[in-house]
Formats: sequence, structure tokens, C-alpha cells
Amino acid sequence: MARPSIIEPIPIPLSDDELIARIFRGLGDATRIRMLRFLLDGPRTQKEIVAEVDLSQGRVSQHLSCLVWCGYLDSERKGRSVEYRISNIRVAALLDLGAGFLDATHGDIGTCRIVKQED
Amino acid sequence: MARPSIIEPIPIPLSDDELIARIFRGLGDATRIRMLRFLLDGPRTQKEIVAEVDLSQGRVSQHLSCLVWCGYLDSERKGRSVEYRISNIRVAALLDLGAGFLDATHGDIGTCRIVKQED
DNA sequence: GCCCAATATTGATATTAGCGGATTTGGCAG
DNA sequence: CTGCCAAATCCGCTAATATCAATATTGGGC
Repeated sequence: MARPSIIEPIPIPLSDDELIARIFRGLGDATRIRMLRFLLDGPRTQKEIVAEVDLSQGRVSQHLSCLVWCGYLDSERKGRSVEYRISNIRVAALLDLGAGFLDATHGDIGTCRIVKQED
Repeated sequence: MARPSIIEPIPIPLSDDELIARIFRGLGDATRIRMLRFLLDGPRTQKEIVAEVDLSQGRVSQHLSCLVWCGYLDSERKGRSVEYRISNIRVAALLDLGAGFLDATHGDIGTCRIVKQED
């Protein structure tokens, strides 16, 4: 806020609310959750991840690059493979909290027609 | 998948991954984050919330009903108003963790073109 | 019952973002 | 350099969803 718009030093000025929302939106996809939970067991190559989640390789690659960019994962080239790993204990903490929240609310979110309508 | 579509006993069978993802997706909107953070200060009526966030009433109402349904907020009729309050300490914990994560990653998520592309 | 304030809902629309499949790039072995 | 495996990118498609504007509903005071 209160930033000279003429210069535009950073791509786009985003509010704290928007940034925090994006943190959560990054976790707001079942495929990414699945990959993250898989990686809680230890580092894996993309190929292993593709086999685990049973999605097209291109899709998995996109999700992984998103997760790395946003800071949930680290990646490291290993020969022709790329190995991915959970970058931060906060990721595990977030996943735990989310799961705990789900328990506490008895999965009501599964029927929310705003997060996903399917009456 | 692999379920007799004739009977359809429960609305829809959702995987744990999908449910956890939805927990986060519920928090994945700047408007909802803004309202939740405002309510961390204490209970407020919808009218007060509308005034604070400066958004259309209809939109606020929808987001609030989503937040209640999904378990982030409780609501209580008070005369002609409806008062909303954070339902659960986990909500505050999630918001804190999200904010902490944002700090730790220096807001890189703001430039992720997958969570939101705007190169 | 009547009227108004507060909240809820609906319809239309634009944008976001997930997906499979094809193509391209990078890296290692012969 | 050639072939091949792993990964990254691009493309068209579709579903999900945030938003506005307008309208409906609900509760309270008179």
C-alpha cells in the first residue's frame, strides 16, 4: 500500500490478504496435497511421483514447479532425474493442522456448495 | 470412481486429499482471509463486516455463509442482525502459520504464474 | 398488518486453473 | 552424433468460482 504506481518496481502490488490467500490456494488442490503427503515419507523423483499419483507427466511437472516456486518443496537435479523434497517443517505443520481441522468439523466442507457446488 | 451410480447413497465420496485440499481452498480467497482476520479481533455483525471490508453485501453474505458452513466461523442471530465469530482456535493457528510461511518464503508466491498467472 | 433494516439468494458473466496429449529441451550412454 | 529417458512447456478444452446487480426473505418496531 502507498506505493508509487509510476515506477512499478515489483510485478504487482498484492495485499497481505491476497498473499496469504495464495499460500492456502497453493494447498487447495487434491493433487498437490497428495504429492505433498507422499513426499512426507522422503524425497522422490518426478518419475516416482507420477507413478504414485497416476496423472499425466505434464500435469505433475506443472504442479511440482508450482510447489517449488511457492516454497513448499525443494528440487535438486540428480543425473537425468530431479528429486523433490519437502522444503520446510511448516509444510508438515500446515498439513497436520488442515487434517486436524477436517476431523474437528466432521468433513462438513465436503458439502459446501461454495467451495464446490454439487447439490 | 468405480461406484454404482444408480444408488448414490452419500452426496459424493471424497478422498482425504480432496477434503484437506478444500479446507485450504476455503482459505484461498483474499476476501475470506480479510474477513477472518477482521474477526480475530472479536465478534462482529454482517453489517459491520460489510463496512470494514468495503465490498457488496451480497458478496459478503455468500462468503460468510461459506465460512460458517465449512466450520471456520460460528453465527448467531441477534435481533435483526447476525453476529459472526471465529469458531475455533485452529483457524487462528492456520492463519498464523500461513502468515509465517509467507514471511519465510519472502512472498515468492506472489509471482507464481500457476497459482495466478500475470506475467 | 405494514414498513424498513439486515441478510440471503439468484442469474449472468468473466476469469482461474485443472486436465490430457503433443512437442521440446536437457542429460547420459554408446 | 545418435538414440533414449526424464522433465519442462505449450495448446485447446472444460469445470470451478468470484463477482456484480437485482431480487427475495426474514425479523423487529409500530
